[in-house]
Amino acid sequence: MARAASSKAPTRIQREKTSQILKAALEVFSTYGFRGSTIDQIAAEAGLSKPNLLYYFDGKEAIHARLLEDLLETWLDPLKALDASGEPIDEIIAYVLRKLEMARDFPRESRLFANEILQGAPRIEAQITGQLKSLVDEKAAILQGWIDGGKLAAVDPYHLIFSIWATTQHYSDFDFQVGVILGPRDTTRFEDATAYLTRLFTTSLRP
Amino acid sequence: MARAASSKAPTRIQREKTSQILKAALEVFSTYGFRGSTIDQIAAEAGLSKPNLLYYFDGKEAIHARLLEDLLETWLDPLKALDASGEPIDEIIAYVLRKLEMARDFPRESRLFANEILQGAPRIEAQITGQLKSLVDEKAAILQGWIDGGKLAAVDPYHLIFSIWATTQHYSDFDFQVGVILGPRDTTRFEDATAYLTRLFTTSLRP
DNA sequence: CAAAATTCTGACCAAACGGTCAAGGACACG
DNA sequence: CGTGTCCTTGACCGTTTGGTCAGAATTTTG
Repeated sequence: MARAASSKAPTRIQREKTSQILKAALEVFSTYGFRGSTIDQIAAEAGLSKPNLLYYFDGKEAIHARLLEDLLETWLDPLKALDASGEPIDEIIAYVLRKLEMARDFPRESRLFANEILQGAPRIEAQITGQLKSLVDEKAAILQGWIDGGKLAAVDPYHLIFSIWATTQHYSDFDFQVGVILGPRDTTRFEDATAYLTRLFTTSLRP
Repeated sequence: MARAASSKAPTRIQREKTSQILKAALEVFSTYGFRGSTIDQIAAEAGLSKPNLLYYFDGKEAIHARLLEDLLETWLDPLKALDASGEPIDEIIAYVLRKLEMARDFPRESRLFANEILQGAPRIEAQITGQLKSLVDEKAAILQGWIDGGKLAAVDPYHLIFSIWATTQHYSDFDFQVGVILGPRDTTRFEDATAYLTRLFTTSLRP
């Protein structure tokens, strides 16, 4: 175990350095993937020597695991906010916009996630089958309730959720491709996406 | 240069072995990404020794480059088939369905692509900025023509294309997540996706 | 301010990796 | 069926990578 990870309260230096390391690791892992990243790279990015970094974390896997752990909360929040007592289509559009904001403001987090899922989620499987699945099932039931009440078009709730994830995360995960294809138009990427996706889901979800 | 890559016509063994290697490499690269894959892994998957594999290809990069080259054609075909003289919404839906079929039938190819773009397309940049961008610009102009002619709702053509890519490729790129969340329902994944996406785009694109 | 605890570093190690090479074995063809 | 070409392999090499360790430097604390 990393020597600094004792049961005692963390010191000032421990707090500062672990946060520096996690920030650097997010940058590196999200860009190069787990196997494509090296401890030296992360240490350099964090402005530390490799042994110094390993004083705070048990190893490469431990840093990565910690990042994914911290990330999941942030990641699930927008969906958690979907409220059964709200106006169905407004609630869904609000969810789409929250996800789109996350794609804009936390692209590294999105890519870290994408990298992991793409390769079969070898280091995050438990969290997918656990928390994520439960939450999705819960919210899909709300959507189904709205459909049954005639307040929402009869679409498959799961595929609706997939399409929201896919269309919003596309702007962070495939950032490079989007940038190349939009070219000079790219200055209004997120405004245009907001307008397009709002229309896409509004029109198709009206009962 | 790989000794086998002479200017002469390839022998029977050369044809067989290179195809074996490419098949194995696609499997490995699409699962673990470029840096996450090793030559030994690919050689084992292909049933060859490492030096034997390197007799046919100049190295890891060369195999990967060859795969991406071969892939691009397949990848662009569905969009190429979008026909300016067809019925707008029918043409678009047909494109969506072709892309969905590709997600079902060539998930490895899709993931190979996704892995590459996700990490900033370090080994495929030229092809994105070249062929892909040209084709998209060309087809976006067709979509814009349809919009100007009042045959299609006034949506941003580029973002429409992004949403088609995102929603269809989601089923191959995020296969693991989709499988976990659908659970036992997963037996009808592609039928359900077909119905959902057909509705999504049909309703939102009507003028 | 001195002892104790914490933080940091250079030197080092074993394993994994991409790649080479000389030489032996298999194959095609006259 | 022999000879020249093509194919295959075990042994090997330099580099990169994840990780360790003893001890030096620094910070905290009584």
